[in-house]
This record gives sequence, C-alpha cells and structure tokens, in this order.
Amino acid sequence: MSESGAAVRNTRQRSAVSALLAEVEGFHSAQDLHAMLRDRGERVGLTTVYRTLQGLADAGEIDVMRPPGGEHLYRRCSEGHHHHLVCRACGRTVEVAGPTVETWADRVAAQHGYTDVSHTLEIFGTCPTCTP
Amino acid sequence: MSESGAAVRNTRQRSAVSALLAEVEGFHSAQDLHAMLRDRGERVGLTTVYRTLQGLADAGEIDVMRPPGGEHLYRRCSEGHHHHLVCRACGRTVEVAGPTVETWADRVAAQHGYTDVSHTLEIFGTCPTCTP
DNA sequence: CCGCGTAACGAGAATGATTGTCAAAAGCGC
DNA sequence: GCGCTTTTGACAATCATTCTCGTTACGCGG
Repeated sequence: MSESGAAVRNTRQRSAVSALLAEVEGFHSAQDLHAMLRDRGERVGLTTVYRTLQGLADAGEIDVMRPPGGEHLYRRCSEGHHHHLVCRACGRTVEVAGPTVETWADRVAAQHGYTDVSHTLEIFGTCPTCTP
Repeated sequence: MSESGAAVRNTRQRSAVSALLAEVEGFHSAQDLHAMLRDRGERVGLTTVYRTLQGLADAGEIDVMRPPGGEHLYRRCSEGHHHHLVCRACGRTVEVAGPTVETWADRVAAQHGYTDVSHTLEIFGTCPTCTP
C-alpha cells in the first residue's frame, strides 16, 4: 500500500524520456519533447510525457521554468542548486550559481519568521550574438 | 495615428479596477478581481479586466506573479523595484528589497555579455502563523 | 453645447496547454 | 509462468487567457 513495495517501476517510456533529456540541450516544452520522441520512433503518449516530467521534477532531477510565454519548460541540469541566465531572443541559457542570493533569501525569510524556504530566480537578457 | 492624440482614455471601468487594486491587499487573480467588481455592483467585463491589468502591468503600476498554481496574480505594489516573500499556505506577502541581488544579477549578466537585463525573483516559505 | 472619430468595452467563441478518466498492457516478486 | 499492481495512453474535460467584432462612450474641435 504505502511501503515495502516497488513504488517506482522501470519502464521503457520512462527511460526514453530520461535518455532524451540527457541528450538535448536547453529548455524544451513537454509537447516539444513528445514530438522529439515520436520522431525518434519511440511510441510514448503525451500524457505519459507530462507524468514523467512531473515525476522527475519532483525528484529534483530536472528543472522547470515558467517563462512569460505561458508553457512550462523542462531541462536536465547540473546537480546543485543554481539559476539561469536566458537570452530572450535566441533562448541560449547559461547556468549561474549565486551563493550570495541563496544566503540572502534564507536570511530575509528567517527575519520574517518564514520557514521551509525556497525561491525561484531567472535572469533575462539579450546575449552578445543577438545584440544588434 | 500614432501621435498627438489621446492615446489613453479615462473610463469608468479603468478607474474601478485601479480603485479596487488600491484597496485590496495581497495578490489576486484576474478572475478574482472581476468577481469582486461584480460584487461591488460595478459592471465590468472580464475581458476588460484582463486588458486593464495588462496595461497597468506594462506601465509598471502593478506587479505580476506566476505561482506554480498556474494563474497570474496581480497586485498594486510600492513604486520601486522589489521582490516578494510569499507564504505558501495562507498567501501572506511581504515586500522585500534586495539591492545585493540586483547588483549581482546585473554583474553576472554583464560578465556573459548579456545586455538589457531584467530578472524575476520570488521567495516562498511558510509563515509563522501557518507553522504547525 | 453638439457631433464625430476613435479608442475602449463586452459577450461569446476560440485557443491551447495541462489534467482527469478508465480500460488495457506490462513489470516485478514469488 | 502467474497474478497483483502500477503504468500507460487515447480521448474528453477543464480552465485561464486571448480573439473577434459589433456597440458604446470619451474627448476634442467646431
């Protein structure tokens, strides 16, 4: 019921999604990834892609971003906590670490008595290549 | 066509939305605000609420937040640039200023050659009242 | 004060990503 | 190999937001 059993199974579809995320670069929407899998010949349902991505996100194995555009974007990222510097023209992404920010956020939250703190931070700009 | 004329008109509906935002506290969704206006007896269309909110957001008079939940939340905030510390249980919000973060973000972006930099930052936690 | 041109309004339909449903198929332990 | 349980997947449902387009009314010049 809630313990002892194999709570997570190893399925072909799950592997396919993981493998794909390991290969592609940059952020992609769920529908994007679904289309790529289909092109590869993998038969995976859209519903399953969504479910798998949510699972991976919960497990902390991938990062989720919600750009102003509206769709969720997923990406396989390096292990530690970090943030993203995204070009708003071409989408090029740079991972940046900001220990100062982490500390500051925790401190500010603590000052107000908030616990169980998390935060989201995205930086948008125009990269050198896209600058006219 | 594009100049000299009154590009923006002063309508009853626009005033109503502004007035409502001036009174309420915390973040509210567009549909939320629309319902409140209706309760007040103001006859304003949902479409107009969306349009007005977008306009105010573009003008920088209100802040927009995109919580994991999925809907856009709007709030009348203090003038300067700042961020939000939000309780994920009761929604209580604290405005916080983070000069360090601003500087850091600009510097990091500049190091990578990115220009025209902006950023979004939200801090989530559980406020003292909601802590078990 | 009156009338006109144009921006804003509003009701409903359209859009489109995400989530729910439920019968069928496939893992994993035995 | 067998059976129970999880997972899958096609399709429908949901729901916030956007679009359309005829109607309304603001603001200004006359």
